[in-house]
Amino acid sequence: MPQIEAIELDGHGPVYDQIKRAVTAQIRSGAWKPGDRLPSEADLSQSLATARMTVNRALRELTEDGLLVRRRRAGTFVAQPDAPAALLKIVDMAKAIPARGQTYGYVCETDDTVPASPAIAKAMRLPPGARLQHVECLHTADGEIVEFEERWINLALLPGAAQAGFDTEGPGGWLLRAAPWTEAEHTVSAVNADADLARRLGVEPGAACLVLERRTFQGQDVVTYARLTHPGSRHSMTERFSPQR
Amino acid sequence: MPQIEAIELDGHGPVYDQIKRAVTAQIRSGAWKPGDRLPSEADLSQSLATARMTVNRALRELTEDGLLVRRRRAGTFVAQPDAPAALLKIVDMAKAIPARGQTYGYVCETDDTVPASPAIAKAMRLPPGARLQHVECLHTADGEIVEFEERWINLALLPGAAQAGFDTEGPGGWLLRAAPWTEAEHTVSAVNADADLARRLGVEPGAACLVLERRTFQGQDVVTYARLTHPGSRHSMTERFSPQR
DNA sequence: TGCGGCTAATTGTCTATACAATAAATTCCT
DNA sequence: AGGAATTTATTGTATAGACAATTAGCCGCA
Repeated sequence: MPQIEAIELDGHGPVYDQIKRAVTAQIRSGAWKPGDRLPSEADLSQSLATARMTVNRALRELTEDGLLVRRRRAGTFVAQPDAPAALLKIVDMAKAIPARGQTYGYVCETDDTVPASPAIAKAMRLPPGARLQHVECLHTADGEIVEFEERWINLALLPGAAQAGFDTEGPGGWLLRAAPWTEAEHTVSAVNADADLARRLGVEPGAACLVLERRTFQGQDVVTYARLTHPGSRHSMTERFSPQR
Repeated sequence: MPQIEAIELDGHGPVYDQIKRAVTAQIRSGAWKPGDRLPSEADLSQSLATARMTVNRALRELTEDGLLVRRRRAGTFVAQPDAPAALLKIVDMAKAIPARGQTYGYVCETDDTVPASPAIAKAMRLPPGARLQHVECLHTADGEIVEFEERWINLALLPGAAQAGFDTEGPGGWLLRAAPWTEAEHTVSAVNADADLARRLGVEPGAACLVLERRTFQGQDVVTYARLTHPGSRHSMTERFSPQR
């Protein structure tokens, strides 16, 4: 049970917002980890010299955002970031496939430390030649290939990726543990499989494939870039959302 | 300036939640339209016999959800649902294309009242043969085709669609006015263009195309079903979001 | 008419307090 | 020991009151 030190406000803007920023910073920096318990509202309001309602609003909104989990009498905890949002149900195959009752399989084809090519460097906002861990792997459901994953991890931010060993587990799970709280950006497009891709995915050359590109950020820095390719006819992804914004 | 009548609470659950439901119901039902002004917090708290903080929380959360817009001194208004969420930037081409500085073009190819085919009926949760307005149209940017839209509108819910006339304006804009507040569900997939689709989109047969299917709901009922097809190489869509949930 | 300043309506935030709901922890009883 | 009852820490909601911030609308003046 980790001891959580007091946080400090920065004096900018509304107090509830300062509290939100301070708590978020602790979580994003990794000082507070998933499962850690926060001080109670009473403790926080005393140590920050604010009303409990103000602390309550801050923690309530962070809970809305999914950053915290709260249980009456038990307390407030840093959330486990294990339920990827909306579109991304598709992204972590290691979880999505068993969830549909299929058996999940994983094959690692490449796991190397490489210098960034110009194209990847640009996508990751890095200078060409920056050190990256490059992983290529396949995800299968009941033996059928459902996703080809190409991934580049920024070793400057996550040096551990070079020794992680992605031969039995995909990068998705490891990243979730190593850098749990991030932002992501997605791009979806369709391409015809070229000879190489067709061979890897086990489809006819020219077959339509769905490509999902994902960049994961910590602040302004790109932590990892992934290109996830799906045989078109075999996969689709669904998202449902409430009111417009 | 429409006069807004008092709303009523239902006594179930927290008061702020009752207020949220009551306001949402007014908006979803169309009784309060985009741009309408709500009573002030002071008025509402008096007429509902609750504290202003409670009303404030309800309206603040609905504003978070994008249902309302608030301006100091001016008041609280039903939001204009004109900024489609995340993924859907791609959906309303009539807005997305000018926003990128390109000139937008529209061609209507079909606008008929038809009975629902079995496949469409299933997708729209309707009995086969139900009356639908069926529209097929093209969206262009700087003269190039960027989207082929096939749309079916449930005439039982929106009888006006039969007389709307989609020859100069796409169904997107009309629907936004006719049924502004809804929920939507999206599915993305990739297909190879068949001969017919290739001809319509002006691409080679077999070219990979991105297909976005969209079902729009009012409660449990499907208001409209759309299949939006994009020439793969020419289009992609991007979404960025903050912390996981 | 147009501009500048004033007024006041409205939302935004903060506080202090109170009580309800929940469920973990403890005590008590057998 | 184990189960039931009780205690209590913690969050959840509601309230009344206060002041700050914003700005639409009005008034006066040139």
